[in-house]
Amino acid sequence: MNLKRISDVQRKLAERIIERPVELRMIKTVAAVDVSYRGNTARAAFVLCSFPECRLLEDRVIKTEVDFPYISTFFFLRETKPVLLAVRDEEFDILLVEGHGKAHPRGYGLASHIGLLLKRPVIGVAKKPLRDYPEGTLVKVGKAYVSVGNLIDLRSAQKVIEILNDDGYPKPLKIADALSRGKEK
DNA sequence: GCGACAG
DNA sequence: ATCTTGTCGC
Repeated sequence: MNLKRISDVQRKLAERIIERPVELRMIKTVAAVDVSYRGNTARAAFVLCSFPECRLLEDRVIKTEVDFPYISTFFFLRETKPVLLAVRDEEFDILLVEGHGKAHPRGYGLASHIGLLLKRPVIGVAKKPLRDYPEGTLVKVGKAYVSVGNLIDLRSAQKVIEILNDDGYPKPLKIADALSRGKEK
């Protein structure tokens, strides 16, 4: 696998990302996905919450084997598969993904990729900023670093994350995180 | 050998 | 992400 070549693909796909304002009053549900690992077995948790109250409406966990190692800025190669399986057939107005969107050296992180594949509004949320991301693509809300995944602009994304904020981090992702790494051997 | 950044 | 208990510091 040639990363140099994949970098070009990322820059190319980044051109297809659409940024547009989203009316908050039109948002009824927000979903979130997070993945944990045990060796090469990934456990991906999907949760659906009402908006803006953020009441848990649905949740589920799937397991699958991953084939790529973790390489910073190429994170999407490892986590796209588990995320897609967890979200399969689910419906939501906005999806929160653990990882960056446009706030990426080539403007195309995991959240961007998921958003492009699903053709749905996606917001990238990470615990740490990446190095050399385009200025103006990242905003911090509490402890969360927020960026555009697809089909939403940074302003709208920021508002959504602020509303879902629970002690520094968006509640849906907290639930998904706990669920993904919950008990079950 | 140098540098080291999402999860 | 995961390995892992108590301990040092604000």
